[in-house]
Amino acid sequence: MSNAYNRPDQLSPELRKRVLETARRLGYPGPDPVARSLRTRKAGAVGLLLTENLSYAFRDPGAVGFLEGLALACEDAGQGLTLIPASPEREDVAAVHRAGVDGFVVYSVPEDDPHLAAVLERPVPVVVCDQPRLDNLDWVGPDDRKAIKAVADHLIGLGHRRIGVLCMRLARGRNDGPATVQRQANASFHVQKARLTALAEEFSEAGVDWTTVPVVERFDHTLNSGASAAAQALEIDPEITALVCTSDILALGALREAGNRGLRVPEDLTITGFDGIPDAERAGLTTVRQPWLEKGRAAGRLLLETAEPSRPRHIQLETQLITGSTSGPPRSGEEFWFGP
Amino acid sequence: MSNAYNRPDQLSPELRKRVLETARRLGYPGPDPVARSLRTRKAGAVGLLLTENLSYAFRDPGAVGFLEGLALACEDAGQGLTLIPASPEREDVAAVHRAGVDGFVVYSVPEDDPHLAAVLERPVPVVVCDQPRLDNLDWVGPDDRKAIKAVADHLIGLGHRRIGVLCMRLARGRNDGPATVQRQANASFHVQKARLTALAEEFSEAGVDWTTVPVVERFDHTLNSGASAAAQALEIDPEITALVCTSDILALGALREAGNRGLRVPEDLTITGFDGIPDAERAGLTTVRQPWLEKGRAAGRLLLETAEPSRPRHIQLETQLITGSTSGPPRSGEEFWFGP
DNA sequence: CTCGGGTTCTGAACCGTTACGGTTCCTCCA
DNA sequence: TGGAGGAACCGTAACGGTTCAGAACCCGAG
Repeated sequence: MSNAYNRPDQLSPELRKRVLETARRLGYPGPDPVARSLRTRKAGAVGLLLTENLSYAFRDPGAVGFLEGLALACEDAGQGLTLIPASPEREDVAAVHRAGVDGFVVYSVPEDDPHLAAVLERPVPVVVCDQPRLDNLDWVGPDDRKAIKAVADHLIGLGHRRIGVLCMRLARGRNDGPATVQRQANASFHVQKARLTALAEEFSEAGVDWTTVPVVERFDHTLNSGASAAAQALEIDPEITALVCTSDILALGALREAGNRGLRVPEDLTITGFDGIPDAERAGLTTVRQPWLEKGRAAGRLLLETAEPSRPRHIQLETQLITGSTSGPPRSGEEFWFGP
Repeated sequence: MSNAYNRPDQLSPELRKRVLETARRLGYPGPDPVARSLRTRKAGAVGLLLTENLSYAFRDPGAVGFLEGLALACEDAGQGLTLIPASPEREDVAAVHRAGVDGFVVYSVPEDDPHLAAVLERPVPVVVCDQPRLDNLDWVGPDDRKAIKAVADHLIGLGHRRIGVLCMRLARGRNDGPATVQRQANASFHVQKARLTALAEEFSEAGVDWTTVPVVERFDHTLNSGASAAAQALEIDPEITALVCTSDILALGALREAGNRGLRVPEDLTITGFDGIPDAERAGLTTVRQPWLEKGRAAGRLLLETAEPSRPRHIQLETQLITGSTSGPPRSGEEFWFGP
């Protein structure tokens, strides 16, 4: 029976024909994929875990690029790609247990997320991406610290010493407003934390007291969030000359807010982003470009390429500082000479 | 054993604890999802078939919106969403057979696609979307004909009688160039065909000889394609006063081309799109908005809501003509009075 | 005619779970 | 105290394939 479908060479053509014939007559719909998977121990699909509100994955152009790359890698290997339903609110870890997949890609999930823990319990390979490296797990990501330090150096070089920062959510709980140094240090979203601490290091080194820098956090990742966060930062310290944003979306929102306030960019206010999404390049934003598609593809390949080696592999992606038209020297020239 | 994990109420807490304890000691990783699926006859996931080059699904903002809606519906139901790896070149129908899913959503797949046939053979519910209705299958989609007729009426009302059309691929084979009436009629991509034939009907009724209308087809769905197609249409008939595009992407490309040629829009050339993607609204494009997210959500819900009723359900989505700043009366005012 | 070797075909075991029915044992009431 | 009624627990039979061992068969060589 099985042979008739899968091993045509193992039996005579005429028997095969006869088998298939009666199978059709009996209304047999072909081998059941689940039973096959059970026996062969292969599900033929990889799972993708992203605990963010699912909409995020589709609204953020970077995430969509990642998804595309991952999907392409899966397609190349003839594997399906299963989106695990893991809404942040519902703590429904069961979905992770129920997923019939041969491995997981975990993308930018907070470290303390129960879904992540559930994934790690499953006896299948896992690749984490845009997250801290975990023991014995393959890893893909950019060097966030280095990447944003390039932004910091760029701004410091231009003479900025009084800055504000706009960042995405730092932990699972909602906090729309200033983020204390404490909260920054305890952030459970690795990428945001890495960028903030690297910024803090670099600006501290340039003589800036980081505790005085307004860091405004937003839960939602939208243009509106960016705009309102920019407004809030400017309210906390109207003297800032540069607004460093940890994502392009926030930066584009800030750009809009600056326009509404009649602030010229970069003459009155420098704004930088992070990610290198198409809209950012169109807007001439100073930002860091990261290879989204490649990131997804690398994650997929890592998972699918017979991850035999017992020691984890790390793929670090190159990033590139894009100097656009939204960054320039600060308003009052004298600040340029404030540095050590 | 099973009860310890799934039916805590069926046994005493202390036995349950003991079972779980020894399970952990033996290194038991929890119930196997595939075996569970086999037994319960539920895979806990729905499959999505879109035969387009996968990248299309992630690069087209409309498709991304659809995907988001579908993913949301699945998440609400705690179901996974599996992207079936069905590249158009590789005729690897096996992927459809291997997919462990409880049903399929088929999105904008050409009627003669072997993957579609394979899906129909599987004994699971199927919802088709942006496709012709199939016997006994649930269906979701807009009224493409009515929607584009609104565009046609808008243009006819403005006085346009000499137009060009830009459309997406009509069949699986590549054809970058004019599409004959024959090819239009034989198109295997339902949506494109519906829009073209509806346009033909409407303009014919207004006295336009459709066989003289340049219809330029493009395989790739990009801004560049739109631009080059616009150029080609204008080359075939430099006298056209309006360019009707069957997608916003093509229209935005055409807009760019018009700009490059120094044509004012809409004074020298009217351009219309279709889909209502965010970029189009930003550009002020005259277009038809369709509820992408709702479309995906409806498809998902239809599939998941115990499709018991034996007769197929149809969900027709509302569309809306958005009159933007890219459509106006034709250049030479006299044409306005050519109508009956 | 018998034996060996190859091919084709058949049957049974196994994959890991859940559903189901049977058994035990405890409790409560007459 | 006997019996009814449950609750808790346990054993077993599918679910639908794949795989593999070995039976049956065929054919040519000794």
